[in-house]
Amino acid sequence: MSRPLHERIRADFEGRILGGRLSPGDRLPTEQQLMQRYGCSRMTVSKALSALASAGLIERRKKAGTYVARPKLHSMILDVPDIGAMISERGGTYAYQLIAGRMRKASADREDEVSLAGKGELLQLDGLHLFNGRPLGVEYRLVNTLAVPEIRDADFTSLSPGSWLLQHVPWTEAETRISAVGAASSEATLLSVSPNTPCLCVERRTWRGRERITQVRQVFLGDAYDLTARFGPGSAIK
Amino acid sequence: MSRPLHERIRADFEGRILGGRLSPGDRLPTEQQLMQRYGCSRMTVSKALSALASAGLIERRKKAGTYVARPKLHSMILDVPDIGAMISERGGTYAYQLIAGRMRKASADREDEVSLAGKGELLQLDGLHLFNGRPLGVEYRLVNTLAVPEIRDADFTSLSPGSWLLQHVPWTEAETRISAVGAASSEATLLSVSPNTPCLCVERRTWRGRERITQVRQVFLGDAYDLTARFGPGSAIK
DNA sequence: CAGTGGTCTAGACCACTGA
DNA sequence: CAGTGGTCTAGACCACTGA
Repeated sequence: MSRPLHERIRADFEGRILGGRLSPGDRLPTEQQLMQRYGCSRMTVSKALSALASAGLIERRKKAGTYVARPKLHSMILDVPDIGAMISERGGTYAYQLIAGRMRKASADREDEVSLAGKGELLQLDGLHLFNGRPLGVEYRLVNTLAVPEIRDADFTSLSPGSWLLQHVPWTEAETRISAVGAASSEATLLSVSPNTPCLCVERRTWRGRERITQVRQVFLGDAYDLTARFGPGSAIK
Repeated sequence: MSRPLHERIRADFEGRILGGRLSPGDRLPTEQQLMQRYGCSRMTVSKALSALASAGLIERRKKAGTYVARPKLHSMILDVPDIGAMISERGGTYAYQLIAGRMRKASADREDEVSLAGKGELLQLDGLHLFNGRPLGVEYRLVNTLAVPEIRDADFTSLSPGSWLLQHVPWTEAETRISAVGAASSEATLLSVSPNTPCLCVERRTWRGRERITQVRQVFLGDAYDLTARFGPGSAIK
């Protein structure tokens, strides 16, 4: 019983809601009633209910009371695997192979490149992700060298720029777009498949505060790579 | 200034961290110091810092103090759009068209079907999602009729089972797998494209508590449908 | 062993809003 | 206008853990 009381109150109602003993729309007891039932102060009850409310399990309205919420299908948690770590878990070997790396200016007609580069130059790093020696995906990456000047000194011949960036430049925001594309002919050659083979395309842009750090486009073989997302209230999400 | 004080303290430090004025590893003032700085009680400070901690922006350790956390790339928020709503937003028209609907038993050799059906029968609903009258994707759905007996009375000729289920059977957990596939020949015919055209495949299974509700496989035209995911600390995620 | 955060109390005043 | 949740205070005791 060492678990805090507010945690136990929270878990209590979480269990009743998930188990269906409380259904969406049902009213929960008032804070006053819960104080009596659990023999505690109002702050403790409030902490438990606030946690449930921020997890989206309940809705609280003044005067009206507290009600079980209707789950909403608006967002889920997407696992963004570190490719190397994921492959290692499955007992395979992972490698990165640089295809082309160079400093260059942003293309004036590419708005995304211009806003990424700012007043500096871009580091372009194109490479291949390999799974057990076989190509898994192509990666096209651009890095804002004004934001990350020390990246000029790193050697990416066989080091994945994604891993390096994760360790050296913690970002605070990211946006990912996921789509299905057919392999372009150059990609098909690199991946040893026929052109137009279905591939999962992951495009990501990351920020540190308001500063753009990097953007990347990855094209993975559709039959070798996928993503999973989960949804669940509160602690069930883990 | 009607915003609560704990919100303002929270927003204050959130801004400093996102703006880079506080970096990962930096130490925040102690609760005692913050009480003095903001002229408030310790509970108010604690509420602000707890919110930042649960958003992953800071880490708190007894005796050692409170520190700015290093952002982790383990998960992002994935928007799971309601197809109809999404299309309406873009000013298009959405329609669902049933291809085949029938009651049947689970295939004994399909473990997922057996566990979904339990001791009852499955309702199979195959249909087409249409965008401005043109096929956008194929959907293959199975529903556990023991969990949702009232679904036998619904008419899905032109009503999307996904929308019906959302309104009638709020689920509490879901798991989604996203991959790229080539359109099978039957799918290619339905979608009016060539076989093996790259498509985004979304497979989802949902639960209410421990009870399986439905599972669905959706195959969308790759050039007409994509998903986005975002990551950001706390309120920035909205 | 002392500093720090984690939890909890027993009050208080207030804002909102549905009966 | 009365019930309900939102916020806040000024204390208290404790658990953890790094100096």
